[in-house]
Amino acid sequence: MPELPEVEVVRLGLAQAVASSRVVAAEVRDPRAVKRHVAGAADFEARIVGVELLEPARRGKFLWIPTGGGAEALLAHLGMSGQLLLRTHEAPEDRHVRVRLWLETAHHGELRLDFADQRLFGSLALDSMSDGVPRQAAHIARDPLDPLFDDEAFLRALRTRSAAVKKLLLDQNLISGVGNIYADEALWLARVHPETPGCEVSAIKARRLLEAVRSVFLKALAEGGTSFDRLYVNVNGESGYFAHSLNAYGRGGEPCPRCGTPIRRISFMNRSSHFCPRCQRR
DNA sequence: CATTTATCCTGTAAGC
DNA sequence: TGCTTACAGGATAAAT
Repeated sequence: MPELPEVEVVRLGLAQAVASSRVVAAEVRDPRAVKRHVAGAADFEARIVGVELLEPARRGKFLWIPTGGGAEALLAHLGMSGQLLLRTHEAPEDRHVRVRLWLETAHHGELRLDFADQRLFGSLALDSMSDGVPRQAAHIARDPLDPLFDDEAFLRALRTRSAAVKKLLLDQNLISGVGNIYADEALWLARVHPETPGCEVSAIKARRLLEAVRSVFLKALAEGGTSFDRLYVNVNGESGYFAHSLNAYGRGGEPCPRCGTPIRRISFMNRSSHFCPRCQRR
């Protein structure tokens, strides 16, 4: 499931080939894959053809490629299972390709940029830019790897809210890029129970938690992201290795790597939470 | 204003 | 073997 590290791996993979390329043709095979493009699939196809693509950018889990003059961008959210794949013209067909763009690149010849998405929670769109960010990502907070991320504002939000700390971690308006996997991992690392109310997390633990999010992100990034199956892959269709480094997520019943107590799996906010009942007291 | 709920999807795996 | 059901869960609109 693509969270910040996975989306960043995709962005890095696109950067080389896509910057200064031109879209020469477009095919939307399933209009649901452009549901973020409010004017519809036909409009997307018509307007994306001919545009020049610049350097890919990211905020949280939103990825975009500014176009031409920079007033607009090709926006992508990968949702649960979205993939952006760079393929040569002769390369075999990948499964679940919903949108295909043909690119004329500066240094890599002609390439296909395929948006594949099994579950269709992801979407592409052509969006207008506002203050350097596509409008659809304007409400998203900076992510903790962004040099301009405001630590104090995030810590203040934690301090003043009664909602569960995990819920706050997943709130993209407060801190972006964190999804279920990295939330569980960061909470485990910082020894914070996921259901602790934000205002009851001590100042020291709150700072430790923010550092844990950063450290988990950086480690995952170095390992090419997390994938359990073929749902998350880089632009070449390859899986990352971070799944081997997970301490809590998906390890219900297995011993905590720190203390040996079985990791507990509970249902929380309609998703699963994994934590060590001994290391992470409420 | 904050918080909760429903909706969108399909492949995989478990249960009968 | 074949059918049904539960599950994975990010973003967002609507409801409370």
